[in-house]
Amino acid sequence: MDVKTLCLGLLTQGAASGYDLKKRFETCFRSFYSAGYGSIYPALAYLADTDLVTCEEISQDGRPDRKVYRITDKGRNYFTEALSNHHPAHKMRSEFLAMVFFAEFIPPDHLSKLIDDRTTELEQTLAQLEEMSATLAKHPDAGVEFVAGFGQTITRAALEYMRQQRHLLTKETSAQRQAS
Amino acid sequence: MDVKTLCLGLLTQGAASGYDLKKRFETCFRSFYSAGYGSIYPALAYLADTDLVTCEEISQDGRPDRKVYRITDKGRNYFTEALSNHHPAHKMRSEFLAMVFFAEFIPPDHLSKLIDDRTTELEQTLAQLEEMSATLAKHPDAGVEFVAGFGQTITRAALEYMRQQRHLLTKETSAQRQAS
DNA sequence: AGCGCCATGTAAGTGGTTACATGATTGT
DNA sequence: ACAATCATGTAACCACTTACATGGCGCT
Repeated sequence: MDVKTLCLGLLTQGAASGYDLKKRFETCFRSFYSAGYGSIYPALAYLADTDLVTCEEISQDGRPDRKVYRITDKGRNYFTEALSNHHPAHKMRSEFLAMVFFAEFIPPDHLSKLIDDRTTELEQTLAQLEEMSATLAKHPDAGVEFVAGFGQTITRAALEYMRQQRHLLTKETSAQRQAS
Repeated sequence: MDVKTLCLGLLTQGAASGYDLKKRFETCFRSFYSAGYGSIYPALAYLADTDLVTCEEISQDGRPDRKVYRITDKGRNYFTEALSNHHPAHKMRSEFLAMVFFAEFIPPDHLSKLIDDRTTELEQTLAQLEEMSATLAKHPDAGVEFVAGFGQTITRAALEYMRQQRHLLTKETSAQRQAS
């Protein structure tokens, strides 16, 4: 499941520009997939080339032209076909966990910062997922609901674990505890 | 944090061959990182070239030669340096969640299979993590313990959510419920 | 004055996957 | 007999990332 296919999928939920799609990736897929412009724009160009989407150029005053992409019937068929045959992989590379695995090689203050930063990221992800769940009341969709709920469950579990178990990594001396 | 650096890190825990390292990846890193021979062997060749590891060839009867790699002082320094400066990224691409997001486009029986397969994978991961925690009693290490615990927490949360919320996706008819 | 948002793209580079190539040993 | 395990590697390919290129608008 490459960015091409996912763009096609997102376009089943309504027409969008490359810029819009990036935002949809960031909101809808934030907890499990990411894509940059460098993969989205070429993907859209390819999809338009193969008639899976159409492209409408809209000139705006004072802004660059907007290219709005719409999925075609061919595209919708292709997407359904792709989903029906594909066997998903779960590829994850958490450099955060990889580093923590080797915690004894990391200076304590740097390690603390890593944990704080990751915690903040998780909090932001959670906030975004909750927002997504809130808007679901208007546009109910079982798949989206499942995924949003899944993200929230996992993210909450991760946050709770980090808060409760961080002491395993940052064994403060009593002097440090008094200073803080 | 590429495979090169992670190989170097694993070698801080003891000498190993490429084959051994793959196994360590599969056990220690299973829940958050993966690497195949196609990246491990070239990584080791590079590390040996740059004197971050040494390589000892051991001929065995009836088996291919074994190449045992050991980290050097230079390697250890390099690794510590790398960890101290690196800011980790959390890159995850779950094709499973991406597909489920578009559940309405997937035939019900295929969808059920996806969920079952993912559940099995999670169960296997959990079993492996519990095994890892068990062996930790002998070789205590704060980082490893934190990561193993983290994996278990997340994996359990994921399994529980999948069991409780799968009905959102597979709305069985009463006929299907009676048949099963 | 400067930052962030809107908006699109390309080119070079990176890093990892997949398929191929080889082959004995051990267990079922 | 057949599968799994042990054991190493290469070459072609692929998908994505990063850096670059451009530029006006609106807010503070």
